[in-house]
Amino acid sequence: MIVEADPTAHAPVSERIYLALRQEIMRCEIVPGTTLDAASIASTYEVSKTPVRDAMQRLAADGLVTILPRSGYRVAPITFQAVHDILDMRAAIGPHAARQAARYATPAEIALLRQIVREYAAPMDIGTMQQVARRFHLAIARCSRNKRVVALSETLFDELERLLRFAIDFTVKAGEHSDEHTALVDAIAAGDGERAAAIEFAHIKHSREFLIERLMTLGYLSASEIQLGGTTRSPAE
Amino acid sequence: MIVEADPTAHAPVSERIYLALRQEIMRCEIVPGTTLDAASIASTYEVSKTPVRDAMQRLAADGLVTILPRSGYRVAPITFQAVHDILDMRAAIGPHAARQAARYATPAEIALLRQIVREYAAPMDIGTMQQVARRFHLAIARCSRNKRVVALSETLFDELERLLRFAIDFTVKAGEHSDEHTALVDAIAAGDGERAAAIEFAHIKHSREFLIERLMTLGYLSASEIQLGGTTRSPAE
DNA sequence: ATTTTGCAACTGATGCATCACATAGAGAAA
DNA sequence: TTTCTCTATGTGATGCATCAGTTGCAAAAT
Repeated sequence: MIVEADPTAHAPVSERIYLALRQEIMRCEIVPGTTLDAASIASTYEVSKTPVRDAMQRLAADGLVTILPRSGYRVAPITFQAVHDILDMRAAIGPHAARQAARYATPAEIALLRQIVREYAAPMDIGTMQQVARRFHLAIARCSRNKRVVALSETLFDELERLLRFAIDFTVKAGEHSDEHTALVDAIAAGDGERAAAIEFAHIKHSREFLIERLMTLGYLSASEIQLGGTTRSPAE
Repeated sequence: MIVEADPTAHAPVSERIYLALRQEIMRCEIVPGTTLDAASIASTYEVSKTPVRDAMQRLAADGLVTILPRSGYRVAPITFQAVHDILDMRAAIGPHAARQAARYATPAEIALLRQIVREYAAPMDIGTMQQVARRFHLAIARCSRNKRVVALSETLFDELERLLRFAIDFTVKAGEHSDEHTALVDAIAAGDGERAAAIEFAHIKHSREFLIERLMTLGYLSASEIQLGGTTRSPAE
């Protein structure tokens, strides 16, 4: 029997479609609010509609697309409500993760955190800084010993990255958050959960205000409930 | 083919299957750790395997079933890790929701909360008390003005209810938490977010300790990572 | 006569069913 | 114990029915 060494043998096709679509949506290569065509996606990736359907179910569970029954799949538009919800959810999860990390973190994990913090010293663009920040906060989440917190943090960071890509061109120079992060790791290392939670809360509050202000100055957010990338906004092509 | 006047005609079949399976899993009518047979489920509900697959994808996204590729669907076993994660997640979300509720709650919403608290006065079994508590905390979550918090709280309550059904026979007499709830509503009404968050945190901590102790005394949880309803435990038939 | 409104038919896509295949896991045999 | 086979089950492909959105025509009102 001929068994070829297929690297994708253990990965279902639906997984491939899911990851591909997820990446496209995350990077805003698909304009928020666009209605997707399952058949064309299937033909593009040279698969049938079935794995596309599975991928859509998963994307809908992630909140990245909304399924309109018998009508179509629509990538989630960026609304003021969504921005508020994501940042507010981070404000709930982040401090709690920091607090738990102060309880459970091992010396090895603390060392990892310090190593990530040191990476902030090097100059970098905001894109890689976002990646470093992601790794930093996810490392803290892992210290919380709660898999759900880790998973939720991952999706929140993904969606936050999507917001940033949509709203901000990556030429903005990176701010200096290294001090905040050092203080946070110190609090975790000292086992001071309340201080760690407070620092994380303030950190998220700062980034929240930064992002909101940035969005408003760019004109993407006006008074209250302006919908971004929805039907009221045509693709800027 | 005879097409009868189906009242659920406008609801997708996969939705029906999803809700049915979800309810069965929640009520522990399906023993945790059981491997599901998609074909038999399809024949039971007189549908094909396709909507069953969609339902499985959604249930997997909810964390209620784990998909073993090319092998089977397994309803999530109840592990110590799962219990910890759910209760810890509640400890993260609940106080935050209470804090935000103190900021945003309208007089009408506070009146609703007080009405729900009054329902605690009547004697009730632990099952209906759980339902009242669910409505109470979800009402607070809705005051937070964060749809994600509401959705997450719903799933957490669902899974918590599943744990309770699994571990506790419902003859346990209801505790008296009415005073705690009254104090919580008062704090929200007064706009004291920190006090509301502290009360909610303590409340969740109490219920967490109660549930953990209950599980351990019943022998479901031993030292640390005993898996409930998994492969190590055969269905009690 | 023109415009507007309402209905009906058409088109296109989604969702479900059926079929085909590959794989994992169990069981038997060596 | 190891390996091979067989069965059962998930996974992907395809065809078809159903439904939503649209367009065009007709009729009525101005």
